[in-house]
Amino acid sequence: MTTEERRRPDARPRAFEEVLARIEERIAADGLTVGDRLPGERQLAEQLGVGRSSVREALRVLETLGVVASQAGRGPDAGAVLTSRPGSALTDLLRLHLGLAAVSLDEVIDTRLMIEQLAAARAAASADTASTRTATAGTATARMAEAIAAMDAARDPVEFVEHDIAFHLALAEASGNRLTVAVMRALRDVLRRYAVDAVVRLGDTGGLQDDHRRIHRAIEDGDAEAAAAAVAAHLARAYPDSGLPA
Amino acid sequence: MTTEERRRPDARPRAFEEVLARIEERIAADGLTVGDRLPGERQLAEQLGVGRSSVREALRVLETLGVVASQAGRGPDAGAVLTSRPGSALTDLLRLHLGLAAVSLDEVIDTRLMIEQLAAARAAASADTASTRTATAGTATARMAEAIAAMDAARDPVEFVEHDIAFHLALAEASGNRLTVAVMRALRDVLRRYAVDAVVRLGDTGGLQDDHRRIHRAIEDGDAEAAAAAVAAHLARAYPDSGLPA
DNA sequence: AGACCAAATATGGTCAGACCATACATCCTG
DNA sequence: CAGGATGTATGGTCTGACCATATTTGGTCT
Repeated sequence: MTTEERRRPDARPRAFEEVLARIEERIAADGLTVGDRLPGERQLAEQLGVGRSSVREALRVLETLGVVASQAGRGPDAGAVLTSRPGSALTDLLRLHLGLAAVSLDEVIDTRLMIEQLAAARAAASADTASTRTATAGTATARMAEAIAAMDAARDPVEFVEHDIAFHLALAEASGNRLTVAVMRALRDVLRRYAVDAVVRLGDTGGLQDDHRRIHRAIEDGDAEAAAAAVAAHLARAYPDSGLPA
Repeated sequence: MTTEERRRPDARPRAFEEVLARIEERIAADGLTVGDRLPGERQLAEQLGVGRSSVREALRVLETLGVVASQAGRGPDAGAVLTSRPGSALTDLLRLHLGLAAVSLDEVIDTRLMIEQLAAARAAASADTASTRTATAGTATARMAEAIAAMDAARDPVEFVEHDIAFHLALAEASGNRLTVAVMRALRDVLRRYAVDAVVRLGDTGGLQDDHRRIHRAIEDGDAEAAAAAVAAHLARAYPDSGLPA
């Protein structure tokens, strides 16, 4: 089990890794934040004493991680700008490792279950304590209701799944945790294709909609246990072949 | 809220993105898996009709996502080899977005709570159903006990936290879900520094160890509710200033 | 035959320079 | 003052060269 760390155990750092470290230092030291610009590639290369290609590799890494976005041209929006889009990185990560069979579909679905169960339970609990909450939960349940209506009106599985994703994303957002929402979004992005298959296989979306209404009602009623149970039942119905517990 | 997707909305794909897509296609089409090698950079460049620098940027992205590892030299282990190490990607992702204040420490701790609570509850439930389980749960509780003993013997906060991480990782592994474990590992990697601070601030590790023993016992007793509650109490003690619910 | 050492070679790592594409900035003209 | 032509900063890409590393190959000595 411990065959890890076989590659590049020590080895002196590559130029682009040094660049990466320096940029991260600079972000922390200068208190840079979303919207701020990094120096141009040529300027960075000169400042750090490396070739421009090494700078570009470092920027590519940061772009992959959703931390910078590059834009050619001139003006205030050009160059490498700090952003914060962890979503696509998470999605790419999941999709690729799924493709390598290093993560199974069951595990993805299972992780989704964990997050969604707890998010539903929390949403129910916070509905209980009235509107002291930041209203996040309130608008979330409203969006869930909208999504249910949209699913009723959907004319094909693809459209249905789009609104289904919106429903479950709203559920995750009730947690008020951006990190959890980002993970949830990545999970759903990767599952989109399989969700469409599942809807086609089921043929009828009535059962799924019953589940959705049950989840929504449990949250509004402030019944955490029922909400969690409804989520579990829903996923078991949508993915009957996965090795979900219970 | 919808200022997203402002950058590169259409634009023709960059060369390295094309390379990325082709490599991913090839992985799927040829059924490549962990351990297989990709063609050399020069060869890929020629095959795909792009410059070597574009190939290198694509490989850098894949390396960032933990999908390939490159090694210079000659022989079966040289070149770009497919791997599956989502861990460092998740850690880098979290650390950088935390640095940009796009994710808060509270959210990281809160996500950890969600995962760990459910993992503990499941571990307890599977302990109940005897040894029909794949023994994952069994060895996990054993490793938890070892970690508790090691924490008792720890001589400084850094050492204590190392074993604390081992304890909580073992807990996550009881879920049998590699994806969850990878996320948990990233969360703990990022939290390491703050965990040491927390231990120093508390001064005494007795309370934390009481919590650990309570969690361990609840799992062995098969009491899912008690296990989840013990996890929540433990995190509330370790991070009293975070906005954890309850 | 075997052991050891030296050269060849394949592979990634890095740099320099050139040129293209893009999009704003600037300036000139009517 | 409006509008178009030109300038320029910025990322995107390619080529070619050279370095660093590690295995393979082959020769030489014992």
